Amino acid sequence: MELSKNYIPGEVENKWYQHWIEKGYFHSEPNNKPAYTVVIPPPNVTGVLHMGHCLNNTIQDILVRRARMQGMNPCWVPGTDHASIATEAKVVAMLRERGIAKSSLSREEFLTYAWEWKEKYGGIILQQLRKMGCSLDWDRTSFTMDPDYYETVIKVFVDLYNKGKIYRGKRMINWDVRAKTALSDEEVIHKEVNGKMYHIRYKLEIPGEEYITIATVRPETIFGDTAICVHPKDDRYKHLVGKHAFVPMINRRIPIIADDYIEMEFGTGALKVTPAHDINDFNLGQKHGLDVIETLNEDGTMNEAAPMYIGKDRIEVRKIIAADLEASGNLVKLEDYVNQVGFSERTDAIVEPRLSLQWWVDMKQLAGPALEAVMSDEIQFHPAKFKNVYRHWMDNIKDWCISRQLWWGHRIPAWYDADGNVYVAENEAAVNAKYPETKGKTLTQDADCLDTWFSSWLWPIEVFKGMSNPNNAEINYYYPTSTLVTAPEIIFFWVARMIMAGEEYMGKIPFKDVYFTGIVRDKQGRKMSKSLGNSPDLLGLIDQYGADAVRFGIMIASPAGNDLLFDESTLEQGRNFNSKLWNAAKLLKMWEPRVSNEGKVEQDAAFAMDWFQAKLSATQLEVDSMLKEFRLSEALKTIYGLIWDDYCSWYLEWIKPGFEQPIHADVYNKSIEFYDSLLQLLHPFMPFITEELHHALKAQTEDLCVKEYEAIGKVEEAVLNAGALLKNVISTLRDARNKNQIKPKEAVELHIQSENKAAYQTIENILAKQVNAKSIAYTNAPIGSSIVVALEKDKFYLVADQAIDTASLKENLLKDLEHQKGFLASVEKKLSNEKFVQNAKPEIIAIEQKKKADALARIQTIEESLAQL
RNA sequence: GGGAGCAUAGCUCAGUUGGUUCAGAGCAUCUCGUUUACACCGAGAGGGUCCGCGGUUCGAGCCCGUGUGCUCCCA
Repeated sequence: MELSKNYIPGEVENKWYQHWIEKGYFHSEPNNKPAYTVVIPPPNVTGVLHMGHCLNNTIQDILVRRARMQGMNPCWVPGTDHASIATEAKVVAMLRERGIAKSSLSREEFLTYAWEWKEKYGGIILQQLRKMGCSLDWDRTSFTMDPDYYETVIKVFVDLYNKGKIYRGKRMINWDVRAKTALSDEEVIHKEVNGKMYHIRYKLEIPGEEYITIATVRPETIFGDTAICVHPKDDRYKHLVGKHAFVPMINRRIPIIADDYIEMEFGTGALKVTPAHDINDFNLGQKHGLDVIETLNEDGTMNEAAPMYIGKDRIEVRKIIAADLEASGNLVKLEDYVNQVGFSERTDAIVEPRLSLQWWVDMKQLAGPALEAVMSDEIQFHPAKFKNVYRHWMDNIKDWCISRQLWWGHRIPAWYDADGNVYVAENEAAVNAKYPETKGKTLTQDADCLDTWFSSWLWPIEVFKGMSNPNNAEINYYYPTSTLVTAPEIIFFWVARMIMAGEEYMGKIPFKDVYFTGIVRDKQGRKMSKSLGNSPDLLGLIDQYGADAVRFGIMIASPAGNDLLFDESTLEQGRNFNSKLWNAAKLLKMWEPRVSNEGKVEQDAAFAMDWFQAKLSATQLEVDSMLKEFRLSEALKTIYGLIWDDYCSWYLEWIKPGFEQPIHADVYNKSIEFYDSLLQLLHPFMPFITEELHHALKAQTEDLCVKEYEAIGKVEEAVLNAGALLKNVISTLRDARNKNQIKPKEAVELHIQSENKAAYQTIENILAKQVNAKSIAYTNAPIGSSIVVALEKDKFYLVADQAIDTASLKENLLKDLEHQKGFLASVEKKLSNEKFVQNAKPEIIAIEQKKKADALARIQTIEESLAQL
């Protein structure tokens, strides 16, 4: 097979992906091999591929492909999440464009549109993952609203309700005024916002004392005030506790209470208490038995509690109320103030704390085993620092608000009778069976849907139908899954809850390792976002550089556990690496016609092969241990260096035959074999080009994709060291040539003065080729008018045609000498320190003594060389 | 306000139990080079007060304290 001049990724990628699919390599069925199971973090059904997905899925594919080549039975399950709020918002927007208002539709009509939308636009992202080479088992594609999945979610709700772990209650929730739905705490994004601090005075019901002044950033909430609170030890206000004041503008009488929750230094030290609109105030109100007065409608406008502002938006009111307060003389002052404001993750609306009747999961009971699983390392987090974050959250866990005022999702299986009694069961018939008193009554189902995460927390179980068809062969084989790869942002949303669901319903953890990827940022460290426009078009990049180069670029820049600063230059590096791989293969193929069986393998080539074998084995071991520790980026760097430097720059040059000379068959075959091992090592990272070259090198019976790794050979340390010495000699001599401005083309005479002559004789040809020596001789005495190079105990003399720059030579030697003497001095100082000799471990002392001996020998060599100049 | 983490070359990062010549890698930079795989290349070089201060130790990039700066999470 002839190789084209350059590597063209596009064709190759399509060809091989197609081939792999046709062969069914990505499909898994339970068998007698060990399972390696990965479930994809299901992207939103509305999603399109972005850099975060690219990183995340590349990592998963690396792990999965490696497992496949290790002879395991990998199963990587794809799928999508119905993403209730995000999808409903898209559908509502689509309907609006068509001139249809959601409010004009029945639930069923709306859902018909939603499903249509899902079928048409949903899951684009799954197509895009194919472009990246992801080896997903497409036959297992799942969706969180598949019929069995839907049923399971409902079943879980009913089960938790029956166990008393789900309840309905009026509580303070985060209200999204735009989507008109409750949000969980995790769906609220806190941002710093420049606002004002309003100092407002309340008239006191005490003769002689006129006002008390409070400070607030939300003056529009004064209509919901039911108390003013001060610190019990605050001398300024002590005498007011138990008295009353009047809310400005409406003159409602409210008590002044004391609680040590108050920070005396903050604001004026007096806090207005609005239990209906602030969680802390709510708690304070509960404690002190205060009234709760709601002032907002569900769309964020003011209600009757604020008579002069009815129907106006609360943000609008905040602006105008200052003037009104000022007019009535109640505004004391205004100051600039930066505070944290909660925004809806989905609609970006300012979230309002609001009292509301919602469904909740009691998390305290579920958290126990889930915390234990991680703290005991039954589930390992990578990097482990996230254990702390996890523990902190689990220790302070709050109940989970799971109802959403949406239609797209799993409808809550609760029915109400005319009197408002609640009945929970899978369906109306089940309700009738379970609660005989409901027979004949008209029941209405709860209109709300469940939080998206209430379905995703079952993902590792239900993709194998572990709940809808318990104990089936697949769930027993694939569960618990092996590794979860996800973003740290959803450690609470998803990871923690999957662990809870796993413990609750399988009695087992859902996965053994969790690898948290970093966040993809741009070069300047900014998070990638649509609004900043700093998110590159991934498919465009794949077109431009090739999928392998993109995978390489994103992985090489992605240190374990850290954020990734995305820069296109690493993609270029990836593309260049493609070229390097391609060209090395071209070189090997060029030799193919010149392969000869005659004679024996020359000793130089034999040395090179022994050395590379040792280097390869050593690196394979290194990569193995790095991957076990999920240090993927380092593993890739190591492989990159092995291929580019050790194989291409050193090994191939060492065995390269002279111009139009034959190459011994043993050497050629071994080189091909080495190269194939390198391709195999690299394959999980760059699947396409490696598969292509694997087949281009020679006729293969097996695709690389499914070729199992062979056992790693023994590492011959001595050979490894001999290779390192050779590289060192070559580099040093090349440096000497460079420094003495010997033209690359000019061949020199090389004289070697060494006690270890035999070692150099074996590799004479390599040495001559690599330092461009026309002759190599051995000597016991210095060679006159030559460039002297000292390396460890050996000396090298280069004889060139041109005059030698003795001065610079001398300078270099003197510099080296000085360094060696300084080093010797420090070693001697250490060795003469009695405390060191007494306390240090014997092996450390032996090392120091060897250092001393080496330094002395080295100094002698340098001094001898200097004497000759 | 509470918690976690980070600070090593121009940039992005390794550096394991404190002890090999330990101060490293890749990229970037500079010099030289177009010898039939590759200029998307080759050969070589320069570049760091390991954030500041104090401590423990025979010995600290690594351990402890403290200061400064930055990031993230939670409220």
